[in-house]
Amino acid sequence: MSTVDLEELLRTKGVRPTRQRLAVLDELAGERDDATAQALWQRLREGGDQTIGLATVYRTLSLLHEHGVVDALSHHEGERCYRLCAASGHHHHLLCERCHRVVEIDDCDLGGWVDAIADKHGFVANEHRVEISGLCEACR
Amino acid sequence: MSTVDLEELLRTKGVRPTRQRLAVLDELAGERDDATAQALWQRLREGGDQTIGLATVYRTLSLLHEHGVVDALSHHEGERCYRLCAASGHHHHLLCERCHRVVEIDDCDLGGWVDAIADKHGFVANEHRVEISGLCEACR
DNA sequence: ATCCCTGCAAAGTCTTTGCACTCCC
DNA sequence: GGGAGTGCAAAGACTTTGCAGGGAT
Repeated sequence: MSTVDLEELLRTKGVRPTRQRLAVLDELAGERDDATAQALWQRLREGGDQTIGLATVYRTLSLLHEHGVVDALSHHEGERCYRLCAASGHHHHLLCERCHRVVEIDDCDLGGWVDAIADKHGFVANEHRVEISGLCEACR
Repeated sequence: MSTVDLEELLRTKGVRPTRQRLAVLDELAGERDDATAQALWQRLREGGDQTIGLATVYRTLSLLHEHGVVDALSHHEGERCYRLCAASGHHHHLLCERCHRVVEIDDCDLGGWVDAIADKHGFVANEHRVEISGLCEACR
């Protein structure tokens, strides 16, 4: 995704595309997997000549997540991971336990199953999260 | 579950049943839903006449989780929740978004679906986690 | 006597907040 | 000009660690 596209992305979501926000988003777009605020900040500091505050990275990620621009995962207990997902709608993730690669699952046809299970326990399902972990092609 | 049973439970798992560990487990057994280390500690402090350290509660929960005695959930970002589940094997959870009630789903017949999805992406699935949130009977 | 366990306090991590300054609409 | 955004440092929340005292075997 080009920087221009990223800027457009933010505009459409109603987020003002500042230099810092674009930098964070750009860095996230370059990530194959998910990244933490700390990691992104460090990379931005090292890589670019720009001075960006850690707090800004946190604020930005939180904001982007709020506006549905990035996904938040929570495997590593105790620290939040973010990811710029290709799929914008409902989807799940496959995690490689060895190389920590993350692959998206776009085709979720679990709706029926989820509703049935929920109903069986007297619940009305609103959303569901599925995470499958194992070994990816390269690691198995 | 009686205290005697809890003691037996720890023994079978190879965990020495100390006074503090039993207290934590007992408190957890009395919880309808999941609880954090902080919450359990506070309740133990208030309720019992015993002096128990916060660090001990953390250490105990971590140990119990390691030995498969309790489950760890991770809804509330940034803080770990534990739960003494009735089902000892593979199972999932239904969460009420309003009253935060947690109900166990014992019958997980997703194995085939999971394997198929994983295979489709070149993965070998090892485990999977499913969490369904919505409204429970009382709240909907 | 030895090894495991515990309480307390200190230290560590990750994250948020307060505040003055800066940068666009 | 004025509100939104930012950097820095301080504060906060949760968890882990170090260490000396206690208990159980």
